Amino acid sequence: MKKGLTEICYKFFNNLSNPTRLATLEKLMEKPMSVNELADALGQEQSMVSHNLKPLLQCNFVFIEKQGKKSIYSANQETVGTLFKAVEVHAEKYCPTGGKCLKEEN
Amino acid sequence: MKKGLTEICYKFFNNLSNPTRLATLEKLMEKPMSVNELADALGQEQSMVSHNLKPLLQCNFVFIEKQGKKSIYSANQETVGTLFKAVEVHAEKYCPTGGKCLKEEN
DNA sequence: ATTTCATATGAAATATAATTCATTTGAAGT
DNA sequence: ACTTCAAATGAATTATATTTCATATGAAAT
Repeated sequence: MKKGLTEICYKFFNNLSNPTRLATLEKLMEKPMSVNELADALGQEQSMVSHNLKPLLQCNFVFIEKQGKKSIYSANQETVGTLFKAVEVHAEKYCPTGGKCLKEEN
Repeated sequence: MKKGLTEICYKFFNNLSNPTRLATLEKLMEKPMSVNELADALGQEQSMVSHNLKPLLQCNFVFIEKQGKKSIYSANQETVGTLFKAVEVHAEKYCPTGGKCLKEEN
């Protein structure tokens, strides 16, 4: 394993370990959206979406393109797609009950 | 994207977004170890290592094999290798300065 | 059955992160 | 210049997660 990767991993996974940010990425994987469109789609407040977009942008999990007053965000399909796929593969093989292994009772 | 994946992603990434657990995985990727060996290798207390191994085990990021008094833990090479590799690839392409984009000042 | 070694657990204390609400910035139109 | 719309920011509150320390469990040896 490459030196220093653990720190980068921490920053990255930390970034991804948040329901709002994951839901944001999920939406943006479908199509690019403005902040307010995202807020609508997620049923969240604009400021919250903004706050959560910031770290995603910083790590280049999303990209931004300004159009007049609007900021159009899009997902980094390559990275996000790869990571989500890896989780899906793992879940199918190691959590065959569909997440039963993730419940509190264990 | 598969339905319900966001929740699983959350649990998984949450699990991985911890320096102790990442360092643990890094060590276990090298070779299987007992809890005390891990604690030594990491310079952490045994109870802390135990606490952190629990969620890793629950998500099958690590496996356990009991040998007498000892618990030998090993990494899920497939999953952990894939995820770390994905981060490495992303970092090389999108964080060419080696994490400068991850600093606070931005 | 008692002692020792290895690990796991519980609960309190501490540290971190997320959310909300009020406010600010900035771009574009009037 | 003023108003409006869109997004970003700051700071306080609230919620979560981590760490520590004391203790419990469990296996094996004496």
